[in-house]
Order: sequence, then C-alpha cells, then structure tokens
Amino acid sequence: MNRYNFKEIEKKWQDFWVKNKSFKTEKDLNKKKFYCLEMFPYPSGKIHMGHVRNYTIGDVLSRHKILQGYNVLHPMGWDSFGMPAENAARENNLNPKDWTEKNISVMKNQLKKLGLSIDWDREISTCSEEYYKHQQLFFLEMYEKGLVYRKENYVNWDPVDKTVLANEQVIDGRGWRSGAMVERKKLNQWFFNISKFSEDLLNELNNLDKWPNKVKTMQKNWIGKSFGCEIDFKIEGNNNIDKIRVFTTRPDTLFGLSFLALSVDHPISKYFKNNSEFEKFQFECSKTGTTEESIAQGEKIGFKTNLTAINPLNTSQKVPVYFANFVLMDYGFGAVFGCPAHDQRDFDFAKKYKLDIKTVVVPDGKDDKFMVTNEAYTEGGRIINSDFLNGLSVPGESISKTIEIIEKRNLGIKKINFRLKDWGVSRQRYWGCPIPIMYDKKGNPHPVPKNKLPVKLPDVIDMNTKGNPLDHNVNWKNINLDGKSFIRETDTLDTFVDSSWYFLRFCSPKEDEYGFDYESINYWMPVDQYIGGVEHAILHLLYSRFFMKAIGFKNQKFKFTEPFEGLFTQGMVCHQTYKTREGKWLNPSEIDSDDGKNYYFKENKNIKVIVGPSESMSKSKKNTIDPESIIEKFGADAVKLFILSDSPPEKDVQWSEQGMLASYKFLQKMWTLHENIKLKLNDKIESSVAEKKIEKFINEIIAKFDYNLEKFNYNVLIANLYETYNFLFGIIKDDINGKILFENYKKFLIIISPIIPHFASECLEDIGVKGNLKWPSVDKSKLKSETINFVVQLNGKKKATFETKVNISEKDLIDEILDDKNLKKYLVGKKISKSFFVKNRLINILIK
RNA sequence: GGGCGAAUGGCGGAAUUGGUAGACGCGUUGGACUCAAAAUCCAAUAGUAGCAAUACUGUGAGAGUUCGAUUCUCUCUUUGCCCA
Repeated sequence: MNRYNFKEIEKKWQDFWVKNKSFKTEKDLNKKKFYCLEMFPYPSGKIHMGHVRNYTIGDVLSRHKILQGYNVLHPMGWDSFGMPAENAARENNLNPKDWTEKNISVMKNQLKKLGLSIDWDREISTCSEEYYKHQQLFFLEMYEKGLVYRKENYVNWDPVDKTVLANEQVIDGRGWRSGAMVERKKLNQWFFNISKFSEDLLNELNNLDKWPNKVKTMQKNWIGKSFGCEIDFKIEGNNNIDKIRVFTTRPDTLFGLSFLALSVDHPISKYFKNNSEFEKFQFECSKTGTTEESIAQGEKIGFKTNLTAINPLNTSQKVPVYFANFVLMDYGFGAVFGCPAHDQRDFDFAKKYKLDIKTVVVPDGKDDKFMVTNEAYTEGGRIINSDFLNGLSVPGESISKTIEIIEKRNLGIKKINFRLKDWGVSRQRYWGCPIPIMYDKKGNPHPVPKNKLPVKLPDVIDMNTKGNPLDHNVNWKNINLDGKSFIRETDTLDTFVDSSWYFLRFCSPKEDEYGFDYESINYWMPVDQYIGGVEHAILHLLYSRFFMKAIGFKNQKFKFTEPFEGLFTQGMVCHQTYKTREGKWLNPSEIDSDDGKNYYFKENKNIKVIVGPSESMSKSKKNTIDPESIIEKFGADAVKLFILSDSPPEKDVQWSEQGMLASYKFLQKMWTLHENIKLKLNDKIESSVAEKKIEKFINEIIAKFDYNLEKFNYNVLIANLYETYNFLFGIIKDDINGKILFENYKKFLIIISPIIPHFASECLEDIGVKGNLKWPSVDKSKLKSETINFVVQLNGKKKATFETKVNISEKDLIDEILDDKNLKKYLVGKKISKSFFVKNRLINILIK
C-alpha cells in the first residue's frame, strides 16, 4: 500500500487544470450562468488564513455549480491601490508600484497552490492603467449626470503627516500613524451624491432575500431614515437674524423646550466672528473629532449667545440660544432644539448650564406628577404639560398630530431625514486613481477631456515629502491644453471606488473601449453569490450598490439595479495568543511545551509563556499561522478540509494544530480505503444485502450533501464525508458486488470533489473515470426500506425503539406493541386514553 | 444607551417542519501490534446510582403553550457583533 503523496498529486492536478484551462469560462447565452465571487484581496504581501477560508468556501460552491452544469464565472483580482503601498514605499525607499506588483506575484503563487477553480485569464488589478482609466470615465459620466460635485467639508486632518484620515484611522483622537492630535479642517472635497439614492438603497434591501438579515439591518440603520419636521423659531436680540430653522424627530416634546443649540459652523456664526470668546470656543470644538461617537462621548460644551428664541407653539416662552459642540452642521440644518427631559444629550447640557428641565412625557401607569430628575426619559407614554397636546400617546400619534398642527399653523413642514451622507471620495495620496479634473487659473474645475484620458499616475515620484506626493510633483501637476495652462487635481479617489465596480470588469476584463461590455454584464450580472468578511457589511457593499444605481441612472442599457443577489459573510480565523510575562507577544512557532499545559519560550526554557484568549489572527498579536507553510506540510486539500470542518462558515473558527493534523490523517485513511475498494471492484459476488445497504446510504448522503451545500452548512458536509468513510470502511469488509460498489463509490468521489478536488480527481482517475463529471441526483427508490425503527413514547417519555414494517397503521402498531415482550409490561393493566401517531416515526401513548 | 444574534458533554459542534438530544471530529481512558516508541487498528466516552439489565437527571436560569420543546412565547442572566 502506498501512502497518499499529496505533493506529487496536487502538483499533477494543478498543472492539469492550468494546461487544460479547466476553469476558463466564456459567455454562453444558451447556458445557465452562475457568478460566484469572493471579495478580492488587497496585495499586502502574503495570503493569510482568512483568505484561505474565504476562497475555500467560494471554491466549494463554484465547483459544485460546475458539476451541476452551470456556466460558472469564478474570477480573481487585486484591490491594489491603497495606503499600505505608500507606507511600505516610504519605509523601504521603493516605488509603490513595484512593491504592489511583487506582492501580487507572491500571493498569486500562493493562491495557485490552493488549487482553486479560478479563471485566471480574467485576472484584474485595480492599480493598472487598463483598469483605472475606465474608472476615470465613470467619474466623468457621473459628473455629467450631476452625481459628482465639489464642496468644502470638514475632515480629520493629521497635522504631522499633512493628510486626511478616514474616521476609522483616528484612534482616540490621534492619527493612527503619526500619533498627532487630529484636527478638524475645512477642505475642498469631491463627493458622490449617494444620498440621492437613499430611498432606493433602503427599499431595495427588501428584495435581497439571499442576504443575511444582520447585514440588511446594519445598512438600514446606516441609511437611517427618520420622519420629523422642520420648524422655524423666531429670534430676538439681533437685527440680522429673524429666525432659525431646526430639524427634529420629536416635535411632540416642543413644550419641553429649554434652549436652542447650533453647530459652530451654522451660517449665523459669522455674526460672532469678532468675538474672541466665541473664537476660543470654536477652537475647542475643533478638537472634538467628526465621528458621531466622539461627539457623543465627549464633554458637551456650549457658548451662550445674546439671542433669544421663541417657542413656536407657546409664544410666551423665550429660551436662550447656544452654540454647542454636539450639534453637527451635517445633520438637519445644524440646529436643534433642546428638550432636556426627554433627550440624554440635552439633559447633560441642561444640567451643566443650569437650564430648565420640564417633563412633558409621562410613562404609562404613572400620574401627571411624574418628574424627570436624574436622567432623561426617552421611552413612550403620554404627553403632559403641553396644553393642546396633552394626552396624546407617545410615540406615534403624538408626533404625527403635532406635525399636523405645525403644518396647519404654517410654523414648519413634515420632512424625511436620512442619516446617510454623501460620499467624500478625495484622498490626498499618490497611490490611487487620479481624479480626472483640472483647474483653470481662477481655480474653476474642468473635466479632463475624454480623449485625453487616462490621467496617468507619474511613475517617478518622491515619496519622502510630507503630504501628498502628487502635490509636490510640478511636472505632472501643471499641464497645457490648447494653449491654456491648467493645474491637475492632485487628490486621488478613495480606494472604495475601485472596488465598487470590479465585479463588472470581471465580466469582460479585456474590453478596452469601456469599463465593461453590456452584453457580458447583462448575461453574468448580478453576482449570484458574493462571499466575504462581515466587516464590509456597510461601506463596500453600500458603495457598490450605489455605484450600480449611478451607472444605471439615465442609462437604458444597464439592466439590473442590485450587484449582489446572494451574500454570505464568513467568520474569522482565530488562534490562541501567547505572551511573555513582560507582555511581549509570541508566535505559536516560538513556544513549546512538555506537558501540553505549561508553555515556555523555545529559545529559553526559563521564560514562561502566558496563554491568552483565542483571538482573530493578526500580525500585531503574532498569533498568525502562515498558510503557505501549512500547505507545504499537509497539502491544500487537507488545509481546506480542516478550515471547513470545525465551525459553521459564518462563525469564527479556531485554528487548531490537532484539528489540522486530523484532517491530514483522514486523507491518508481515505487513500488506504481507496486502495482497498479498488481491490474489490471486480468482484462478481451477488450480495443483495450489502448492495441495498450501499445504495441506500449513498443516496441518503447525496441528499444530505444537496441540503447542506444549499444551506452553506459546510461543517456538516464534512461530517457527512466522515460518516460515509466510516460506512464504506465497514461495508467493504463484507462481500459486495464490484459493479454496484463502483457506481456508488464513483458518486461519492464526485460529490466530495468540490471539497478535496485533488484527492477526488486522483481517485476517480485511478478507478478509470474520465471525461465530464455530473453531479449525481438522488434516486428516491433506493431510499426505501422495509422496516423502520419506531420511537415508542409513554406519556411523552421515550421508552424504546421498536422495529417494525414500513407504513404500519396506528392500530396495528399498538397491537404489536401490546404483543411485544419488552414493551407489554408498560401497558399491562393500564388503560390507553389516547395516542399520537407520526407515520414511520413515532408513537406517543398516553396511559392512566 | 440602542439594534441584532448566541448560550447544547472536557473542547469544536450536529439535530431539515415542534417528534429518538449529543451526529461528526478533537481530546481522554483501556486494549492490540512493537524490544520500545511513533504511526495504525479495536473498544469505551453527557451526568448520577448499579456487577448488570436498567432507572433517574440533563440543551444558561425560571415560568408558559403542547400528547411531546434544544426548537415556539414571556421574564431574567451571561456573552458576541454592529451602531451610538
């Protein structure tokens, strides 16, 4: 008996697939398509276990669909623009392009060793000119359609690195790289008008049946549709200002008014420009970040103006007007009214500045003497102390009734507000897609003429400047067009733009004239199954959805509105963490143990290792396992088998050396089984018992595979695989007809081939199966059996299982039970009051 | 603070529509083979009592619906993720 030589066999089949272009796909309008897509990787250097998990899940699906006869598109590419390349380039004095391309070549090699069913002829890379030139055209088309505009906006500014930071790059108010306190700075930025589609983006979530509810809920909350109304407050105390417009979702608490709060960026701030106290306050506010979280957690501070606002529903009430740091200019009109009794933020503010707190909502079951004292009451109930609003139930009726009254009195109007803001796409960086805009001498923007595209990134660049290297590149920046001089836009596009349409590019990756070919995208799109990490639940997925709506806007040829029909979000790969007593992280390979309980540092036995909790693999915690070395040691099939086996794909999985080893050993056992089965394939024995058994079992397993593949229960699928091994291992000890064994074993090899393709291909070839394989269907006639194990319950408690013939009636069954020597003791002398009968399954007899 | 999930042996987990709880794997224990070990194979493995057949208990806690609840409802506890 030979041992299974995975190195030789995996190499053999990988070469075979490449040579035969086994996974090359062509558009074929006569064939049913299936577009299987995994989120493409950022080429950071090496693949990690998260990639292995992601692409294994996709590969199982893709190979399954191929066997089912679908025309499967399963491509791969590189999300290759982005900051890490710039940082690496600075640190190592390289060109970002060289660094990126080197990484791509390394990672592509690693992926190939996994033996994935990818059509590599469709490979794309977003940093290539062939890709981003189309993106620039999309930008201009969107500009023409009015979906792109430029405005001044506040950004997180890192004063040391001289660059804009995304919200997630600001950690505890400091730049993640420089450590400098981040400032709020006003900058001219390009925006995509994503909010124009807020309503569509929200509504169409309802059509995405094959998306996890969790993701849909997250997007729904992110879009954040709220009903409310805008109200004008009359102002006294300044000749220039007669009213301030406020947006509120709680007009019903208007009688609880105690102040008006404005954003420091509110237009009327201009009347306070010369006030040194106000300027000081404005500076204080600029220290608060722009995220909603930092505002909510930060201390609430205000600046009291000399203005007085009049309550529109109760004109005898006059309240002070403040500027406050917790009001954002982005939300509503940058002005809110404060009702401290029923909003915690307002409550905190009112306590600090000793403002009135008037209770206007009382919880159900409390009387009108109810008073808010220690914290705001934000739940439902009914309105009190509010004149003509008294008694209305909160929420619901109270809000709609109040809006009615406000509209009737011409004090304001009903309004829908979205939390979703337009997408700022300008980044002050080199390694991204240049924005095809140029400015004339007056600073007015002009689109770069389409025949002058692409705007190429300069190859030679000085990365050692502070801020955006493009901004320092005078040769690139200054251009002359038709005798006029212009300055290029030096910002590049957010890399989320790159990934917002790459799935379209895969459909016709070689198309040169335009980003895609309509016939191809209308055939392949939408993506039938998209697979990736849940961390992209909001941004990437929402941006991609927007992008489809933007391209499809005023475009009859674009036939779909949603890019991803099915979505699957996989969990992370976790591993135990190890630390020294001093808190230094250690890699699993740096530690050892004599007893499996106490660990020490390999190089110095005296240094004890503290075993920490299992966390998602990350370089900083040093708890990563390098896929390449694992594949080297155990083979791709064994790695894939393990990564699927231990947990449901949507949950986190624990990396375990023992589990990995078990998968490896299993393939060895399977190979031994294969050799034994091979010896029996020519047996001419007729053994009706074993034949029936194997046919029934294999058909049951096919049914289970169908079910578990459909439901993404890949861990159960592996359990089914082990079960079948156990079964076959048992049955070949008996006499069995070789032909029947062959047919059933062949079916088994085919259904496991999506999981362990190298192994299954080798075994199939070894037993002489060649050519196109087809997914076997369940033969229901083989599932039947003559006897059945009934569950017998007495008064709802299981007493025994009872073997009898199939389709037995309730009455006959009871008779047989009364006759059975083991069971009749329970029933003798008892009266059967009632029985519940589930055909071929269970009987519950109630006795007195 | 809000929203959405989750809780099953020593561990990861399974149980399709309310119908045999613990599939499958890991680990552990015992045995075979071996001079010995590794590898491999065989057996046991939810808990309690018992030599055993068997009995009782058991899916985070408590209640409810039902002939029957891991599954449905309510309350609570713990925990994860997202948002604030």
